[in-house]
Amino acid sequence: MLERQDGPLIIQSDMTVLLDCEHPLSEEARRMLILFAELVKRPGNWHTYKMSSLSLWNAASTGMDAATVIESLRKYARYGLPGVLETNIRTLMERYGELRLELSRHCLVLYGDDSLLDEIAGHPIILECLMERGTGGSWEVNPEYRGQLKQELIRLGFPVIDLAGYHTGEALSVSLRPLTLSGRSFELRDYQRQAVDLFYKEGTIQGGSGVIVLPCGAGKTIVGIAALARLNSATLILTSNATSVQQWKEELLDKTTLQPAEVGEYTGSSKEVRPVTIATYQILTHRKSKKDPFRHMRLFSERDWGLIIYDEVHLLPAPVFRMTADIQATRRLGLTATLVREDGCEEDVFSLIGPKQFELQWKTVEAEGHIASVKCTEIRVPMDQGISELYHSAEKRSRLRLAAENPGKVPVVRQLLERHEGTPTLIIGQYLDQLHSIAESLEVPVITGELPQNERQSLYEQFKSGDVPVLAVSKVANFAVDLPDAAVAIQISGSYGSRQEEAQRIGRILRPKEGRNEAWFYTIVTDDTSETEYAARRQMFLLEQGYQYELEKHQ
DNA sequence: CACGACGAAA
DNA sequence: AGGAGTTCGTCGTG
Repeated sequence: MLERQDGPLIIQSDMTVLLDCEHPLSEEARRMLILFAELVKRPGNWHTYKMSSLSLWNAASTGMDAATVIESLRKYARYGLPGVLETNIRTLMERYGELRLELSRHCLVLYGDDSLLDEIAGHPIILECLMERGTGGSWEVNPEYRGQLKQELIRLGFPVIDLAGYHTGEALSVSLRPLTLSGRSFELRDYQRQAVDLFYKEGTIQGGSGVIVLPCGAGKTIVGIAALARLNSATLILTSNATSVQQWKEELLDKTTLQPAEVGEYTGSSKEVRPVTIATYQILTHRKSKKDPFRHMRLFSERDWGLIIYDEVHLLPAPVFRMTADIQATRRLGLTATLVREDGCEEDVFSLIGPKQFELQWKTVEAEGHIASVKCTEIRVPMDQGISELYHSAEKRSRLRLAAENPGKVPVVRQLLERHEGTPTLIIGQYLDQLHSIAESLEVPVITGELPQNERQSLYEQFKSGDVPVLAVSKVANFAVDLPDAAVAIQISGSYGSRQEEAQRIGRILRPKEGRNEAWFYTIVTDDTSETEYAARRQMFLLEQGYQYELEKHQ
């Protein structure tokens, strides 16, 4: 069974794959692996990837088949492939496509082998969505349950390809401007055009719903705008916060022929419903108290939308999924920098928004120079003498906080500031006490939630102009779209193991730089404490994207 | 009416 | 599990 002795991958029958990072072919193997597997652990130089049904189906949806997966694994395997695993991959991947939803004489019909239809109909919850059984492997579906059916089937392990099509929606004439309002020439980048092409091909039934994955700074908004301009229909754009609503609006007016009167903001302060309407997830899910109805969900039916754009689809809240299940005949475009959610609703994204249509690796965009090249370093510092005793006698819960707020981090930050003097730098932390004390000893201004908007704005300005070279920021930095770009980020603490947060924070320094296009990300953690474990989890997403963290130990 | 402050929600 | 932040709607004030 030993076919080859020198590959970087050890492939195990439980669908996990170990990648030897020391191996000369490890980078090549990693690039192949992430097309259909996810990074789950990274102890030292062995990274553990796992293939799941969802990661395999997402691969299948972008056109990959089981034979290709198996072939690529075999190519890099150290000890060959366990037979069970091959069968597993085949079985799972072949499921993608076994069930199809199609429109047949104005009826929604589920097609599949009769035996398979028998099997799924054994589940009462599925049976509820079905109507009349047809002949030759077909079963009529209650169109109201198009979403629920897909959602439940994927939970049972059966992905459905939805070819039932979409309604066109209210027509709206829009096109992209070759010259923006601000006078710059504007053209889609190749990958942006490619993404839109995959999302919507005129005259075909395929596409029209799905997710496009692009790194921060790679122009997700532009892809959304281009999709809108391609479809030429009324569009609802849902996004994560108020600043982002404004940004979408500015971009739409700047880069398309849409007039101000055609673009509406639906937020707390204004409730405009226009041919293109931009709303926050928050307003959709707002209610006075639990048990009250969601009063703003009717926005979904307020107009005949031909397209709904879900910006930052990894943040989409559960009630919006429920609503989305009911509008499966409307085209849906999800945009995100990561398919990873911290709440495990990836399956719902797949079944209700749609499968992944396009993904661009961060490293690829970096190689093309559209984002800065980031050097990541994890710095381990020992526990400060003063609090060491406190730490050891503390409850498990407060330990993490003590480790995170370790005063021993301060001199390290000071060193880093000296090393990068003259480069715009952000110090990012999770605890207000820690931020205030560190900012005080380094004589650096701090931005937290309690600082009024206008004062934030003025600090942003000074930071942008270079008058203030270093800024300490709290969680406000995670979503503040208007925070200027920096070249160095120093993370002194973060929230538990949030992979998303780490990605967001690195996103802060990704904008292309003059000259060598370099940026630096430092994360400072206290050695020999649980903080190192959380740090490891946080780094997972970026490791998956091909970033490497250098480890630096301080005594 | 425009605003700022406040509590609730997720 | 927990800390920080945002947003919405309401209510009071000028």
